[in-house]
Amino acid sequence: MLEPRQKQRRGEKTRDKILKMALKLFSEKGYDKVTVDEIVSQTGTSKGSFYQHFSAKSDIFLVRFAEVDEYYSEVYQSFPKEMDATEKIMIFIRKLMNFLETEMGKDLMKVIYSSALNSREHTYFSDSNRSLFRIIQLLLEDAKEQGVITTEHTVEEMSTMLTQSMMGIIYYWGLHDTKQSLEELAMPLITTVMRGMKAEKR
Amino acid sequence: MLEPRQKQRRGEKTRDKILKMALKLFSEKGYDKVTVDEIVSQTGTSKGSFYQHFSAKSDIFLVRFAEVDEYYSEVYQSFPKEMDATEKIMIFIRKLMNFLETEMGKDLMKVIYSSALNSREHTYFSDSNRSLFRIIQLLLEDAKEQGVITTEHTVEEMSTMLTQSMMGIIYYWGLHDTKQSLEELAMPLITTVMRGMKAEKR
DNA sequence: ATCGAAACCAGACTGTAGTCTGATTTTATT
DNA sequence: AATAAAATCAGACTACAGTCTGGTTTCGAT
Repeated sequence: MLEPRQKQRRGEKTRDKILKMALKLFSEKGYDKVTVDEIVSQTGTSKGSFYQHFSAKSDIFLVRFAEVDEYYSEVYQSFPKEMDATEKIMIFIRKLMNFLETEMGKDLMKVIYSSALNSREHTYFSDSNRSLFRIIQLLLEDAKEQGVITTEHTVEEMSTMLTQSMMGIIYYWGLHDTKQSLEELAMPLITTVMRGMKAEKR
Repeated sequence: MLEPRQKQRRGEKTRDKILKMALKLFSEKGYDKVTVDEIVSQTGTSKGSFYQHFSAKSDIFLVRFAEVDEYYSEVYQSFPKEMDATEKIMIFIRKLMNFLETEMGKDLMKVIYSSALNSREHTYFSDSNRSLFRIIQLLLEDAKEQGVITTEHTVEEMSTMLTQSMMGIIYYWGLHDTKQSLEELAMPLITTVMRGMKAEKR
């Protein structure tokens, strides 16, 4: 029997052990060089436990990816109210790209992007995108009010465009072994899209 | 012994049988409901044959995807020389999107996009993208000569942007169960990017 | 026609993610 | 405290992509 105060449920503890070990092994050997069997044997647990707490091997990354959400709102809230809305958007995306590259890493992003296409289970990525989508919408509403972008498209449409752009940038980055940082890879397209949204009807 | 004239190598025949059956089964039951075992048993061949001719299950789709390349140049060559370059680009992308949706299908595109992230073997997709990249470059050179786009970015950069955009659009489409066609999904972003490239420095 | 090399093929085997069953532990209810 | 329900866990088992070994057929050169 564990001490009652401060005690963690048995399950939580196991989940934690598995999660930590998995991330450690992934970072040491790379995602697909690590097997679930290895993870559970290293933690002295079992497959049963693993799949009790995670619905797939890639789920581990999904959990880690959850931090991105917090980061979104953190950055969002850090903007002074009166700041130029276009600039907010640019900075927001810039920081996001930077965060994804340095905190998440390419390996993780590839797994997420790949498994999102395969499983119906992985709603997390979609959810996360939804919340990204929402923040971008807020920023765009702002921009619209400030009158810095054209009203030719709806906010929803523009938000879709930016989401598509970001996905494309990240996907492209995942595909290529370039020395360019994700942020560098992103800026040309993002500025171009923003400019395109700003320009008047021709 | 087969008739000498018109005869097909034994291997070619087997490859063909496998390919046709695989595509048939994929379209009937969906890619991941079909196993390689099923394909080979239905064709009276074997795993050995399958992997003699294809390096992975997803290779089947890669073969099919090869048609896209032909389509690229076909469309490209169909443009009258004097046509407005921007318009050429728009039409090119439009047709491409349409082709991918109707001739390739979402299931196929998802498999391709997903496996491109996983395997080092699948150079085909990258090659194909390279050739797409090249055509877009040609179109952009054209546009630059005609003076309809800004020279702020290099052709290579702009080509990267368009590639990223298209990838993002397709990826987004693969992720969502929308009733919108791929072409509809693509147009807002593509026009915006093109406009952004056209606009003068602010 | 012969022979060696290369292409082709069969099917047993391997690796690994994910499932299933049933036991054990924890928690909530009375 | 007794007990029912739920959560947790172990590990054997399944499913399936991909590998390997070795045999067979075809082809090109002599």
